[in-house]
Amino acid sequence: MKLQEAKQQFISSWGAFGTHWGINRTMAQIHALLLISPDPLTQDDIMEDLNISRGNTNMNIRELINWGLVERVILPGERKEYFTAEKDIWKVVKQIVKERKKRELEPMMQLLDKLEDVEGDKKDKKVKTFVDTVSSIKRLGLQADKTLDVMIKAEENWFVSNLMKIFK
Amino acid sequence: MKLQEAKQQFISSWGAFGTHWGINRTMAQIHALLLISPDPLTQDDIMEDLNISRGNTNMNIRELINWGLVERVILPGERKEYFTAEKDIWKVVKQIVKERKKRELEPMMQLLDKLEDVEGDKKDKKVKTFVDTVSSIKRLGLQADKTLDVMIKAEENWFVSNLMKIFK
DNA sequence: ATATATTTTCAATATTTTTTGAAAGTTCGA
DNA sequence: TCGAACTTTCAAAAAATATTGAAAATATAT
Repeated sequence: MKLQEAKQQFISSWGAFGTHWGINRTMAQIHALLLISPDPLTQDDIMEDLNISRGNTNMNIRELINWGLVERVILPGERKEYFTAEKDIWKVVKQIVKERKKRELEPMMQLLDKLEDVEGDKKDKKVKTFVDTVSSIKRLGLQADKTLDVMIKAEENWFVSNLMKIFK
Repeated sequence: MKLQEAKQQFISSWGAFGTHWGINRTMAQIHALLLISPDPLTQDDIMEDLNISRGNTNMNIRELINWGLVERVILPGERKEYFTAEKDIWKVVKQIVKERKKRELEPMMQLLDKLEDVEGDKKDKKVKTFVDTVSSIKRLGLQADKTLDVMIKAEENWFVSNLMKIFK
């Protein structure tokens, strides 16, 4: 397979992949493009390569920057802004985990706290099932939270060598 | 907070949560409703409770069954079908992980295998960056795959007590 | 067998999400 | 300070996704 074709496939399937994870197609595609670009790219480069509008490009680059996955680069003597993606995939994964934890897991845990002390007779089957469900989700959520914290701090090597040994 | 209100909040935020994970709102809501229902429910119960159409209810229950999260229950002497969700959250999580691994991770790995041996001069910076990116994603993917396999087999207790100790 | 209850399908519709592109805003060199 | 280069915004349009509801299919009781 030629590089050009491989590149297309990579970008397109990374985009499709993203949509299964609540990330929009374009954002994932821009990320993919930057991941495989040896040098920083401008908005115009990205627009042209992915065939998308200026506005769309701009918004999604901005969003990638918010996620901490892309950085603005100023090249000396150049007027345009350049963009580059973190290439270390382990760092990328950790960054995504960190953001999603903050954006999704933590608010969910706060809600569960409130829901756990619903009024009503604990002998009422409906109340009991509700509280049990909420509590067990909370319990698992807390574990996940702690596990992810450790993961976020870990080095890839640590993850690979130690965790893999433990996991038989 | 009264049960009724807590229930609404739980269902609605479980639905919103789902949309961040590529699951449609209704499917997640039906799942939430069944999770907190002590007894199995019929399609009509679900339609009424969530205020959604018959067709929508039917399709999403079907999808939940495909995901292995909901089961059809036949109550003796009853004409209608009843539905119930697995209540053990750890089992639920494992089931979701198992399905997503099969549906998303595995096809992605297959693609990366193909893309990794792109033609071209490895000294070409573009080719090199592409191959390096693909390879490192593949490497991490393989680790994730193995880790998830172990997790799928694990008991919650095992997960909690052992993993937590290791993770300091 | 027939009538009735129940489930399933799917074209049409509604809703949500994404994308566009032109105008407004900003930056920077001369 | 001006004007060109570049970036950002956002209302409108397009595209993607979800939902409805009525008709068709299926199952069950009599």
